[in-house]
Amino acid sequence: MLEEGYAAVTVRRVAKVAGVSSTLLHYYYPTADDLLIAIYRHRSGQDLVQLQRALDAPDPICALWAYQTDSARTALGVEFLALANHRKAIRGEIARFAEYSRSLQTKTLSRLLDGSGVTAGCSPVCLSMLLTSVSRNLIMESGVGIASGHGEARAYVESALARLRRSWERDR
Amino acid sequence: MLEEGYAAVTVRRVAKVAGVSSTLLHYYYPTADDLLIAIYRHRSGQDLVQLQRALDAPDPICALWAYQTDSARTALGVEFLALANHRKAIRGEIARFAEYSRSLQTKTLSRLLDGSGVTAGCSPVCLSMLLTSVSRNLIMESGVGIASGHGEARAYVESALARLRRSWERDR
DNA sequence: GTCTATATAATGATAGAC
DNA sequence: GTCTATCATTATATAGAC
Repeated sequence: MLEEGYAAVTVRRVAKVAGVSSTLLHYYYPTADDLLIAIYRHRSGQDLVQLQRALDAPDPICALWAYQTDSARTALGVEFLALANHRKAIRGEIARFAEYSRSLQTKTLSRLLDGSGVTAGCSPVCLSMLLTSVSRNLIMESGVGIASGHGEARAYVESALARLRRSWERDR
Repeated sequence: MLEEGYAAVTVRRVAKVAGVSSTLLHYYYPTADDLLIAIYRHRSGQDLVQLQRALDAPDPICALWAYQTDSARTALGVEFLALANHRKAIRGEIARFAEYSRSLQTKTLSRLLDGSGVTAGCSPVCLSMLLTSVSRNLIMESGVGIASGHGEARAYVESALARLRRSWERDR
């Protein structure tokens, strides 16, 4: 999926990589959508573990940004988002996880920011949305060789997050 | 492409919609990639006209944001970006236009911001990159029914742009 | 459970008539 | 230029042997 896109992930090819016949996959996952949903559930379960670990880290803001800028994970996330955009059957699954992930991030950011005089300039859910936007676009564009503005955007986000972290540490 | 994704755009289906045989398309565009590149060039040419119009508007900042949040155009742009990510043959074409679009935006933003005491908090190319990121993620997520944080992010960006516009108008 | 064989449909691309 | 007919490949999915 990472190398050739979601459309290249077919029952036959997954079966071949797994070393089984395609009919066996159909036995466990009747349709191709069922297989893709199973793959997504497996991935998102792993992602959730890593996200929670980041949010529980001593420096959650920095850890969250590191989580979001992991290129393999984010590229896969974008791929599934594109898939969900055109496959109604798995849309709900992707939307549900994305909303849950955002709510987890929002909860932690709220705890960090609301408890003191720290202000991020925007609400916690807004901050989560903005960080996701920038990391996704960095990964999408990098994939095709677009680079202008990337260093600047990365530096801007990181300095804003550092400022946020400092004021949070000063306040507690 | 908008409704079913780039993978659903085949030579045969384009021919059917156009009311010609698929071999005629192969006559003009030998390979499927050639056809997709031609489609992209047609689209990006139109986009460029509209982008330039926005940058020449009385209020370029507001017009640029309107251009970027046009959902049909941005959704198509994301689709081509995903396509380019997995089709080496058309990658260069997409990257070239994206870089050019960003440079045009950067030039206009520089003119607005550098000429006076106005500071956006980040460099012009950074601002262009951030706006693109947010608008793309708004459109991608909306497509699958994700909405949390959208209202907040939109309001945040728009108030930041309004602040920028006011200080720019005050300075000139 | 796991396989081979197969039905059906769609793909990119080409040959060759006109 | 534009078409019909076709090749080779791949896709999802099912039937049925073991």
